[in-house]
Amino acid sequence: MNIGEIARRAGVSRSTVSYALSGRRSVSTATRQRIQAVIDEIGYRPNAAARALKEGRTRTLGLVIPPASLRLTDMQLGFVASVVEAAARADLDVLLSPSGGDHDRSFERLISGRRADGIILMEIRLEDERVTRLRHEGIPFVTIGHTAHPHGTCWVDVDYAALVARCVHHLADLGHRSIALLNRSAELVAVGYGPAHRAQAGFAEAVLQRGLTGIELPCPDDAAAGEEWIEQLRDRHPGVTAITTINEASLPGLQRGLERLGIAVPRELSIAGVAARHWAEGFRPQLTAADVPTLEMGAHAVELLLERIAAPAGPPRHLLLAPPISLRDSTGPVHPH
Amino acid sequence: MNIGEIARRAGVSRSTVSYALSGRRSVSTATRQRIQAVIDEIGYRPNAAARALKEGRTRTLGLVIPPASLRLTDMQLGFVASVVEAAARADLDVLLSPSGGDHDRSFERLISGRRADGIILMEIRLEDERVTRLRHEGIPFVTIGHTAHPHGTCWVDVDYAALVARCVHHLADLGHRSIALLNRSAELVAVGYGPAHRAQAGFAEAVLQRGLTGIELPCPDDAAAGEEWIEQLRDRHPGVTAITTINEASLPGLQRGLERLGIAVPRELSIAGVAARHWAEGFRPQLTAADVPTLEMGAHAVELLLERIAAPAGPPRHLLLAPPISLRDSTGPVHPH
DNA sequence: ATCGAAGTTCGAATCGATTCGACATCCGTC
DNA sequence: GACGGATGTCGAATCGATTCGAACTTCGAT
Repeated sequence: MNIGEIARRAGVSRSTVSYALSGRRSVSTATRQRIQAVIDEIGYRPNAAARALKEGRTRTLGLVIPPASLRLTDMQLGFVASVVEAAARADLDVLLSPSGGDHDRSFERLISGRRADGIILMEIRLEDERVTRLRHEGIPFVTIGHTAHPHGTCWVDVDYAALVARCVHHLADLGHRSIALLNRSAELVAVGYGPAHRAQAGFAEAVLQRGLTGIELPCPDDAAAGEEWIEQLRDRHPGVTAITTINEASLPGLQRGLERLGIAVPRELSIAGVAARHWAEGFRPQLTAADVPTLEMGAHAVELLLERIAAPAGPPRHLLLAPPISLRDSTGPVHPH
Repeated sequence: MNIGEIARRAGVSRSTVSYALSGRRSVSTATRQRIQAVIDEIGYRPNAAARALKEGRTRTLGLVIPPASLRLTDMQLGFVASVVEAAARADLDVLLSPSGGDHDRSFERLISGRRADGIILMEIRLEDERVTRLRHEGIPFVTIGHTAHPHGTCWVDVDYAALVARCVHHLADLGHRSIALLNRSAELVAVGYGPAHRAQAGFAEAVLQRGLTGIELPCPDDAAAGEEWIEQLRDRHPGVTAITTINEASLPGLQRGLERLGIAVPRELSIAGVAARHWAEGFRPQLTAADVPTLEMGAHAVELLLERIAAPAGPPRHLLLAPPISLRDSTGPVHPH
């Protein structure tokens, strides 16, 4: 069903149908009603491709996700869901591109095929070729996470450095003098993954400020690794009385390990972390943590992107979120042995 | 950069550029190379909208996911990721539509705006208006999960009835006489969610066949609920010696509950379920379970859909997967008290 | 030398929408 | 009753690709 068919049945020209629908020129009430009746009867909707071709915009956002081979984390999933929902609220569709790097075919299609009006990138590295590429290409984009050179781009991110530092201060206030950071995996650190780096930095600085002993130990993003991690910590650094973590996926394993080793939380070991509320509340005892507002972040990313599409030349906006730490049951004063 | 610009720079007509790219007519080697050189230089790619308009196909698949308000399960996420990846392998893009029902605006756009060549539906109910709609609209589609009237449509599904039955038989073989089914939530059962219903059916039948006592208890899809569930089971049905489950999300809570109540697995209670390998192996002790092949299912769905797009009138194909049960450590012979 | 087939290229039509300029109609005003 | 300004409608151009028919070249066979 195309616009010509509607026009024919309503006995008007195609342009009149178009104007009746868009309201960009006045159409008499009688004509408009006749057209609407025909449309309702046969269920017409403008062809998206034709409209995109003429208007030069697709009413579609591109969302670049990590390839499926790397199991998506819970947080990444949250971003996808919230971006899609926020876009739907603005009557925009979302096109997914599972791309690791710059030369992925699907990424290329998205960019050079002009399939999206704007793009949201996830899993940003400190040096990210995709960012460079998009910038050069002149396509509006927003990143969830930010690179080492954040000023020229729009992004939304969690302030891992500040949050980890706050955790350290909180623990130090409770009297802990020797604290470990349960970081994301060593691979992620190696490839320059922002959150892992910034957690490291925030940790190091806070530990220095307070004159504490700080141990940073990376850990792969899964439960089994979390279980090993706590064993190793106990063996190699028995003096540690508190840990801070940004590694959600390791939490179930961490919990199992603690139970198996008979380490009481928070009596023998305090834990303060950064995690989605869902993870923090699922931990036993419930985790004192800064709640990462996953759903809001996706919505913010869409919001910034829409602004950027409307005004591509405007100054880039950033959002660095540092949600407050929710005190739950996993932190307490040091307990002498 | 459009095809006209390429043609101008290469000194040929637009049609020649098109033929050089598609290979649908022969183009002399000299000309082809000249065109290719220009394309490489300025990085041209055909405009997706223009191509879609002319060809009548978008090279895009639509994937309808549950709205973000309902937190997506791990398995659903797996489907999304695998569908996107399988589509990318076939050089197709995926458009996401977060739609609960038939009248969602985003669903409407997908259908009547002709934004996708074919559609994959997730979270199918026994009676699903979206299926009816798509069928009526004549758009190729495949469902992950199937309705109560499965013969006319293409789908991929896990044979929950058979798998739960197998679990029951396995447990019966080990001597268990009183078995509980830890089903998905009561709400899902109420809205006619297929897996929950079919698990129920398979359970009931197997229990009947073996002359066992069977108790079906639904449980919300989260950890906290799993913990409550096992408490209630112990209180109300103390004679149960084995459980079978299809509720992955409740597993962490189930485990905590078992530990807290001091119930030893498999000595006092055997567990056999249906779960992604990732969940089964994350359980302690590792779970005897039929491993749901999430990643393959997405790939199969794309495969069926591509077939359907190529031959819309062909007979609908179905895939009912019943992966073998992996024996791990959570099942054992009944142990007399 | 001529013919036909194969190879190569071009121009024009087409897909389905939006939008501009032009024209027709209607109304109130002087 | 002529004029100007809304108001309503239409035809044609346009977006960027693909594809059909036609024309032109080349070359081997007769």
